[in-house]
Amino acid sequence: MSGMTRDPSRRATARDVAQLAEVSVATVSLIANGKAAGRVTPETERRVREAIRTLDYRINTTASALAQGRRDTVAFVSPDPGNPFFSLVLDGLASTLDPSLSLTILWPRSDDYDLVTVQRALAGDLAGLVLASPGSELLDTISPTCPTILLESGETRPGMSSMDLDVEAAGTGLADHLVGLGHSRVAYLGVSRDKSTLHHRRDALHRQLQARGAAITVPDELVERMTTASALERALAVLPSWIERGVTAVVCGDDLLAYGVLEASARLGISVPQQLSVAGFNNLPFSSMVSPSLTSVDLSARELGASAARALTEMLVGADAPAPTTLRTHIVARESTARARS
Amino acid sequence: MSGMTRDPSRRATARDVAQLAEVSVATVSLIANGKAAGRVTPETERRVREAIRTLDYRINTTASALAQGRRDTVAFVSPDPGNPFFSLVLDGLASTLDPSLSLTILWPRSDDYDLVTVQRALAGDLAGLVLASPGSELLDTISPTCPTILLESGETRPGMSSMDLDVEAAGTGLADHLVGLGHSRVAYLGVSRDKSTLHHRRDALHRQLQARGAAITVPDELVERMTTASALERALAVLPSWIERGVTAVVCGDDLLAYGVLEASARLGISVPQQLSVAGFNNLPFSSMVSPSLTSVDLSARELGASAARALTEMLVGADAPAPTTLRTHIVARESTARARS
DNA sequence: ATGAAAGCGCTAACAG
DNA sequence: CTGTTAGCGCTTTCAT
Repeated sequence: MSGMTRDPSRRATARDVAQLAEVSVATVSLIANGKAAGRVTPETERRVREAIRTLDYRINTTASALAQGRRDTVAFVSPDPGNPFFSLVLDGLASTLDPSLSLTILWPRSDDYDLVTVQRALAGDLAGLVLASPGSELLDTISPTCPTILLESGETRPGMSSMDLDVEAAGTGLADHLVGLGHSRVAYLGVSRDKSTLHHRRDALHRQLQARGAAITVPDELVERMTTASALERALAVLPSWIERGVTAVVCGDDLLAYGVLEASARLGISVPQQLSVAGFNNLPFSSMVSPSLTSVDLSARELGASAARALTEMLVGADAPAPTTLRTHIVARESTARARS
Repeated sequence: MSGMTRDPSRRATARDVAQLAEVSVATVSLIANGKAAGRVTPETERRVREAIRTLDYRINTTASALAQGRRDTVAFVSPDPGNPFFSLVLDGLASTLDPSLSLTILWPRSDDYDLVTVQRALAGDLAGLVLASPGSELLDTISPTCPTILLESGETRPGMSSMDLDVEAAGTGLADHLVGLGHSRVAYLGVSRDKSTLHHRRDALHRQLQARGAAITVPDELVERMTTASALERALAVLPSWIERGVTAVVCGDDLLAYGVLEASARLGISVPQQLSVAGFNNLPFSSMVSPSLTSVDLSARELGASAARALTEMLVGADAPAPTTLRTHIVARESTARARS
C-alpha cells in the first residue's frame, strides 16, 4: 500500500471512508445520512457501508452542523437544578423534546441565577434556550439570540415566549381547601429570593383567602435558601408565636419548605393536622409519603417542562413554526389527597 | 455606502466585523479570543472592539470547535435522571466540571437505560462521557469513543475509568448499626433491574450481617420500578408475613423505597422504629425529614459526581493528563442521625 | 502589526 | 448514478 498519510489513532473521516470504498466523499455523505434512496447503486452502497463499519466511521456532528448552518442544542438554565421542582421540569422537558435536539444544562456557578451563566448561554450558538424562574433584573439585562422560553418568570417580555403555571387557580384551590376546613388565620413561609413567581403564589393565595373572609394574618417569613433545613430552623423559631397569634394553617412557597415546617411541628409537639394545617406548593412525587397530612398544590412541574419542549420543538423543527409569541399554559391546581382535619 | 450584501437578520460573523472595522478576519479572531496581547495596535483593537459591540458579534462555537478540532461537550446518561440520587450525582458533576466544558444530559427515551441513547452518545463527538449505573449487558455492547467514566457500574472495563461507592463500607456501617440495636432477622426490598451495583449493596449488607450473627432471613422482594409508590404497594403486601417470620428490620436498596415502607408501616399500624426498623441507602437531602426514625446510609452521590468531574477535567483540560486508567473513590458510608430504637 | 490563504469535516448544488 | 466544487465561520501558520 502507499504510505499512510493519516494518523491511525484519529477518528475516521468521510474522506478515509471514501478512499477505502473508492468513492467520493459526497457519496459517503449521502449514505451516512440515509439519503441514498435510489441515488446510489446497491453495490456501491454495500462497499461504503462496509468501509464505514471497518473504519468505525461516524459523522462529525460539529462539521455537519457547520456545513448545514444548523443548530441542534437547546439549553436549560435554572437557579437551582438540584431542586426537585426543577428536576421535574427538566424531566418533562428532556423527555418531550424532539430527539433531533439535544439538551444541555447550564449549571449556575454561584448560588442563585447568575448572569454569567446566562451570558454564556447566549454567547454559545444555541438553537433554543429555556430559562426557568429568571428574576426581573436578569431579564432586564439580556436580549435573546435564539428562541427563548421563560418558565415561571411571572411576566412577559417582548421577543421571548413565556409559560407560567396558573398560580391564580392554585391560590383559589388552596384557599377553598383551607377555608373549607374552617381556617381563617394563615401564615406564609417563603424564600427571600426576588422571584416574581414566588410572590405571585403568595399574593394569589392571599387574594383568594380574603375573598373568603380569611387572610394571612402574620408577617411573611422568608428564608434565604430553598431548603428543608432552613425552613425547619425558621419554623422552630416562629411557630410558637404564630400559634399564639391564632394561626391555624401555614402555607409554604414550596413543599421542600413544608417538610421543614412539619418536622418543626413534630419537635415542638404541635400536632398536624389537628392543631395546625401545613400546606405547600409543588406536590413533589414523594410529598404524600413525607406526610399524608401535608396538603400540597400540584403545580405540574413536569407538564410545564413538557409544554416548553413542545413549543420549542414546534419552533425549531416543526413544519408550521408559529411566531414566537407569548403562550401561556393553564394548568389546574388541585389539592393533594391529604386527609384534612375533621 | 455600497449595497449591503448580507442579510441583516443573520448573526454577525467575523467577516462582518472585519469589514466594518476595516481589518482582516485574522485580526478579529485574535481580539475576540483575547490573544491580541502586544500583537495588535491599541487603535486597531479599539476599532475592532467597537465593531464587535455594534454588530453584537459572538464567536460561532461550532466553527471555532471545528477549526480547532476541539470538543468541549461532556455527556451524562443515567437510567433515571429524575431520581433524586442521579440529580445529586449530576449536581456534583455539573458544579465541579471545568467551566470550559459543557455538560449535556441524554435522557433515555424508554424506561430504563436504553442502548439507543448510549449509541447516540457514542455517535456524537463528545469530549467525555459519564455513564451512571450502566448494566453489564449494556457495557458488553459498547466500545468507548472518548474518555468514559463508569459510575456505580460495580465492575471495571478496559478502556474506561470507573468509580464506585464504597459499598462494602456501607454494608459494614449498616450491619453494625442494626446488629448493635439487637436485630438479627432482616428483610430486603430492592429493585429488579439488573444493576450489579444494587446487588452489591444487598450482598455487602448480607455478608456483614452474617459476620455478626445476623442475616437476611426472608427472600428478597424486588419491585419493578424505583419509586416510593411501588415500594408502598409491595410493602403493604409483604410486611405482615415478614413480621410473622420474626423480621425486625427492613433494609431498602434506596431511600425512595424506604419511604414507601414507612408509609406502609403506618397504614398497617406497625410502629417504626419500636416494632420495626426501616433503613435505606442514599440518604437523600430530605430523608431525615421524611421520618426522623429512618436510618439511611449516605452514599455521597454528590461527591461521586464531583469525582467524575475532577477526573474528566484532568483528562480533558488538565496539564498533566493521566492515562485513562481505572480509578476508584472510597467514600465512607455513615449512618444518618436517625434516632435508633432504644 | 496585519493580512492572505489553507484547511477543519461535512453538505449541497451542479455537472457529467 | 457519481464526482467535482464551493462553501459553512473560524483558527493558524506564514508572508509582508
